Amino acid sequence: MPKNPTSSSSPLTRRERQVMDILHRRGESTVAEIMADLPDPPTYSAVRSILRILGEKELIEFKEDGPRYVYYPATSTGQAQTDMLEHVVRTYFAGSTEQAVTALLRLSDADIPEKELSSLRERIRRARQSGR
Amino acid sequence: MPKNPTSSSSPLTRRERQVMDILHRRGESTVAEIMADLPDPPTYSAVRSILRILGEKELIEFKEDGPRYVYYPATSTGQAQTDMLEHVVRTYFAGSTEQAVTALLRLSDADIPEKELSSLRERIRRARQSGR
DNA sequence: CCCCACCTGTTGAAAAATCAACACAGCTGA
DNA sequence: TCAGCTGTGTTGATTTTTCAACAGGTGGGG
Repeated sequence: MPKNPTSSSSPLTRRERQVMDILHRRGESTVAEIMADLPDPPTYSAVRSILRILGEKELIEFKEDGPRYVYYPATSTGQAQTDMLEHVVRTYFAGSTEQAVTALLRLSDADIPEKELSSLRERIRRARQSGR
Repeated sequence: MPKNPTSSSSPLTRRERQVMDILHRRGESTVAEIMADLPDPPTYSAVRSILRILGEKELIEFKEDGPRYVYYPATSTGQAQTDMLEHVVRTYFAGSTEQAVTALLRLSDADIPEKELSSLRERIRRARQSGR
């Protein structure tokens, strides 16, 4: 493998990121669907320009669905999830997975007993020490 | 409140996002530190241009530290964490917090007993139903 | 004291991203 | 059939972003 498409060496531009987000969220989309989901939607041609560039960067692929193209991310969803979570943990949670889990649980409004929570945190902490 | 600075109405450009990530990761930084952390670092002047724009968008603030400025995000860390997690869950996990938590735990290599895991998932699911 | 090193403020140029126009192909229904 | 709709391929203009140069201010060390 000559190069890593999801590497940080080539960060996405504003529009490129918006389109990738749409594709990840929807799984796959036609040009018209992407256009409809974009904020301040540009013309059909403009959207296709961005898709062409994303294709050249090998971040997306497409298949033919009857008369039109259907686009989807080139990387597996699982890989994208992992990459994104790692980035978020490192950037917003000082690398602490336990803090991220805690925030996520609070976000979900789930009512987790403090006892269970601390047990969880403890296990994460231990994993970090041994593994890594 | 006339407008929301972190709203999706004004998505960040490539460099702007890189700088914001650095500030969130470091908490606060001088221009020199930011420059050192940027990939393909541009000149000192260029970095300050970006900082000026981020300031105009009210996404960052700065304080004087002796002879120089120290920049930091205008929004609280907690708010930024929440915003980011919500975005990630919606975009990469189809809105499912439980899936996100599961992926995060797997990422941490923590060894959670299946029993405890399912109990966790159940509680999140229940919270989603009732609350929201 | 005065020079040097380091910082900020401002402006405009260079590069990149974003966008739209146009040309052409295939399909569909009157 | 063939006109119209919908799609893609390609190219070049416009806008935005990114960058660097220059001017000026301040503080510390010789």
